[in-house]
Amino acid sequence: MARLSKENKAARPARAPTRRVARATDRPAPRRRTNDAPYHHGDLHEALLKAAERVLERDGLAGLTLRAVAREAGVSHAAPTHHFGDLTGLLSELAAIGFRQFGQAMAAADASAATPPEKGVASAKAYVAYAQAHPGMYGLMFRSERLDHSRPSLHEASEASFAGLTRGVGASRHEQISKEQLTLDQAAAIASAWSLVHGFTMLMLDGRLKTILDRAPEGTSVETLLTAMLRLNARRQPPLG
Amino acid sequence: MARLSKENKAARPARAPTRRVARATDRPAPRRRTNDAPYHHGDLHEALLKAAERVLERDGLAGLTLRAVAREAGVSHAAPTHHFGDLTGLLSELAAIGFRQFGQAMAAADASAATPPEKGVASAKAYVAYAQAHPGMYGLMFRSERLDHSRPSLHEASEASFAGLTRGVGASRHEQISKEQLTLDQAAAIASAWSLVHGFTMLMLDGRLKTILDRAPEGTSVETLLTAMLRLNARRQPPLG
DNA sequence: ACTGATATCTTTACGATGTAAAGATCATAA
DNA sequence: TTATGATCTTTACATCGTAAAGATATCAGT
Repeated sequence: MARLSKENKAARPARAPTRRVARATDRPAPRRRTNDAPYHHGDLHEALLKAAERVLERDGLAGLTLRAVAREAGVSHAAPTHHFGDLTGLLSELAAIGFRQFGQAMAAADASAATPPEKGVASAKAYVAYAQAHPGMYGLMFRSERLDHSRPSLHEASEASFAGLTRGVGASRHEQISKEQLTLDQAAAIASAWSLVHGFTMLMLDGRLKTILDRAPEGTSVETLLTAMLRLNARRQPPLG
Repeated sequence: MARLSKENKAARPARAPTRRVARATDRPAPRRRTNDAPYHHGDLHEALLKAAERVLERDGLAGLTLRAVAREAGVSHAAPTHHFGDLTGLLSELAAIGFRQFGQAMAAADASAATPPEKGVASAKAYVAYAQAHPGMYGLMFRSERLDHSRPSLHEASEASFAGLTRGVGASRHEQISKEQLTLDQAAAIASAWSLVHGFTMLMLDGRLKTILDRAPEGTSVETLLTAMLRLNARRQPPLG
């Protein structure tokens, strides 16, 4: 947990030795002037989130620290505090962004297929594909122990992506699923679909599937295995739940 | 990540001010004298693992630090280094213990039922129950990013518990599953069973199932949901895979 | 336009962590 | 008995999150 080249001093421009001189010049001019947006220098709030996403993709979940994000954004290590409170705040906002991306990917997959059975398979594949393309983000969303799900933005984004799941399961069961109340069977179907894809994804990201793939027929990839698994489940009843 | 009462100074006897005086007296006498076992003062190796398990159960995965374990064992914070190399080493050895406990629980569940269908259900319930009873340990085994699966003890224990899974899946498919080579269908069945229970377990431990349970009929518990889910999957084909 | 209030950002500081390195101690073997 | 080497402790350092105080720039009110 400490092997990343001495605080990355090189990343910052090494402010001139005479501190506090002509600072307003090298700062990017304020961009927006609306009322609700943060004022002062541009909007650091957005800049920090963008920086955090870069750090997450580059260094993984372990490298996603408050100070690393501050360095990436070119501000002092304590700057994020004022915008997000603490690490939990920053991670939660970033995870909310992830859930929105994720929800869009799932919606696109759903729209790409015509009938319920294919919709389910397409959604499941898109689910795994998202995690494969953004392992750090998926880990943040589902593995991190420092998320505050009571934060409005995170709660809302997470609920929205969950709503997509229930809609998909409802479609493949050919029934309307109420947003408020579920039958035990519906709840079980949702839990089943979610558990299956989430479990597969986690095992994949943790490298646990290698144990299976190594023993499978020559050339079996994660995608092959997933397809076979979905086919196996589809043979019985609505796919993906 | 820093709110645990100032290094727990009270936990240690506060060595007398005159250092290095009469130390041999307050040390427990050496216990074992065999050749292979660590000599010197008793076996700290075992003591540290026991301490680590206590810390894990008491303070969770986040509280399981090298220094906390050393404090719990009553030794200096650097003592574990010599026995486990680094944090990864200690965590990996502890995870190996977890996998062995876990494997035993699964085996017991398998033995408790008579025919394949019930064996599968019993094993799945035991799987979730183990994680529920030892959330810290399950998190260490499947969520920690600091495990070295190439360590012999961990690799062996983890493979053994995986072998139990393949055996169970083989039994419910009424076929012998080779340890070396799997058909794609067999691999898919194993992945399906594992993904389902692992995914359910992770969602449960992360509190994500609440989203479902809140909308399920009054009084639906995790166990109820799990049972319904297994029943749903059993209705189709061999249960649990 | 000027000035005070306030939000934003930086500095400094502290306790925690993992890990390396050097010093102390003690059982074993020669 | 003594030297060797494994075991354990001390000390040190870079990193982390977070709190608090100082600096700075924007905005509001006159």
